Amino acid sequence: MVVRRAIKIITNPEGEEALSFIKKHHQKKPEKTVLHIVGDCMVEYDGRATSFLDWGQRMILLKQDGNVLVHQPVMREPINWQPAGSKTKFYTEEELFVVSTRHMNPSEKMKIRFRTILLIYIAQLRDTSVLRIVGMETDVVDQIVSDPSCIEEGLRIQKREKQVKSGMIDLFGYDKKHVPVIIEVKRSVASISSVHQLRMYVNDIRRDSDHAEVRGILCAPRIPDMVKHLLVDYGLEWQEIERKILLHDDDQRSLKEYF
Amino acid sequence: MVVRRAIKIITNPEGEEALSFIKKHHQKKPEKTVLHIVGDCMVEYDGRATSFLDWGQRMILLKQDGNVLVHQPVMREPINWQPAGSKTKFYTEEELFVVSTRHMNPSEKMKIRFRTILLIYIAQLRDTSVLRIVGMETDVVDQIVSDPSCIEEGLRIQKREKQVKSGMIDLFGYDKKHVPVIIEVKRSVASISSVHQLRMYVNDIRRDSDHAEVRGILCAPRIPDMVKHLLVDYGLEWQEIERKILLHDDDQRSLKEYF
DNA sequence: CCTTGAATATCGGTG
DNA sequence: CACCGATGTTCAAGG
Repeated sequence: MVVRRAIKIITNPEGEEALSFIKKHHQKKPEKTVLHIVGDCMVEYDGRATSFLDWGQRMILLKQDGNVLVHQPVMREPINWQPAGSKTKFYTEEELFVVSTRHMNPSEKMKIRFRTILLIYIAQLRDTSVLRIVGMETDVVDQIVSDPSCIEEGLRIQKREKQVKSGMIDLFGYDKKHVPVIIEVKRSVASISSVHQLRMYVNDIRRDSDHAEVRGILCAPRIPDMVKHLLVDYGLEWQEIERKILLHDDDQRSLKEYF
Repeated sequence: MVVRRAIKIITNPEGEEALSFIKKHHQKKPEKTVLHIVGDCMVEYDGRATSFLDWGQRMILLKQDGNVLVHQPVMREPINWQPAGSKTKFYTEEELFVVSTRHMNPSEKMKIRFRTILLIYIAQLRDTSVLRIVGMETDVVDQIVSDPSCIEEGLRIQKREKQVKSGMIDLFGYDKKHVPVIIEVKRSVASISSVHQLRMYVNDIRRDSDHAEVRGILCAPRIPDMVKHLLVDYGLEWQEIERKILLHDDDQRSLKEYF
C-alpha cells in the first residue's frame, strides 16, 4: 500500500509569507512535523561555544525531536545545530525572517536570519524502522576467553572486567609460568593512551600482588608503529588480532540480492 | 512542477519522472548542486559495517562534495550516510527509483530504493562563509597568563607551551613558595588521559629539575568525579574554570544585537 | 599520506 | 541524572 502523506511547500516567500505559512502548517504540532528551509541566511550561536556564520545559502532542517541542523552545501556535519529538545520560535525582524532556537541544560541558543528564502516545506513523516547492523563483530574478549591459546599457548584467563585502581582491566589471567597477564583489548586502532592505560594496570597489579613480574598485552586490529615502540619502551607486549564478522543467513541472502 | 531560477522542484513524481528530472537538472554538474529527496525508502549499506534499514519516510541530502545523508524525522545524526568523494548513480529498478552511491578507500556502498517520493529539489547553493568560533582553549591559557591569581594567589607563569619529553606543557610556572607548577588546560571535559598526561609532565620536570616537589594542576570547565579521584591518588590538583569568552568588538556588537 | 587529538562531538547503556 | 565507552565517529592540524 502506498501512503501519500501531506507535504506543504512554498517557494520564494517574503518574510511575512514564510511566517504565516509556518504558523499555519507547523506551529500546531511541531513534535510531529519536520520543517525544511532553503535560503540565504546568517547564523549566531551561543552555548557550549560561541560562533558567527556570515551570509550564505544553506539548508535548515528542524526535526520532530527539536533537533535543528544548519547544513552548508558541503561537509557531512552541520555547520551549526541545536540539540534534541530545543524549542524554536519564528518571527520577522526588520522584514527579515528569523528562526530562533533555545535549549535548556546545557543552555544554548541559535538564531538564523534569512535574507532570501528559496523554499520551505513542512511534512509529517512517519518512520518506525530501526537500523539493523548485521556485520555483528564477534566479541574479541569472548573469543579470547573461549580460546586463550589464540593469544599464547598455556594462557589461562581468570577474570574479565577486573577492577583495579586506575580503571577496569579487560582480561586478567596467568601464563604457563604462573606470571600474571593483563590484556587490554581495543576494538579498532590502538593509541598511545591505550599504552598508558595498560601500563597503569600493570603497575597496579604489581603493587597489589606479590609478583615482581607482571605482563601486559595490548590486543587490537591495528597497532601503529609509534605505539609499538612505546610498548617496547615500557616492556609491554602486543598482539594484532583480526576482526571477524558473522552474518546471519537471511542477511547473507539480502546482501547477495541487493548488491 | 514548479520551476524557479535558482531551485528546481518536483512533487509526487513516479520513478521515471524522478529519474528524468534528476538527469535534466543534476547530472550535468553534480559538484555544483545539492539534491534533496523526501520519500518512503529503504536503505542498504555495506562498507566499514553492514546495515539494513526497512521502509520509512526520510529526507535524503546529496551535497556538492559527494556526501550523502539519510535523515530520519528524529535524531541529530543521519541514520545512514556516505562520505565526501562518493559517486552517486540514479536509475529505476522494477519501477522503483534508486539512488546508489559508491565510495573508494574505504570501499563503501549505499543503495536507497524509493517506494514513494513526496518531493525532490535541486539547487545550486553558494556559501563561501566560514564559521568563526570564539572562546578557544588558547583564550583560557591567555586568561591565566594575564591573571595567574585566578588559579592561585602568588602564582607566576614562566612559560607557555614548554616542551618536555612526554609532550607539550600548556603552562609552566612557580607558586609563591617557588615550587614548580605545571598546568594542563582542557577546553571541555577532562578525561583520565588528561591525568596521565599531566602526571607524565610532572615526572619529567621532577627528573629534569632539582626540585623534589613539583605540582600539577588540571584546569577544565568540567572534571568528572572519577578523574578527581585519580588526581587525588596521584597527588595532583585541579581547578574547575569557567569558559570566559573574549569577544572582538564587532562580535560584542553582534551578540548584543542578536540575543 | 598517515597519525593524533578535539568536538557545541552524539548516542546508547548502566548504576 | 551522571558517567563511560563506542562511533561506518568526522574534522582539522601537524609531521
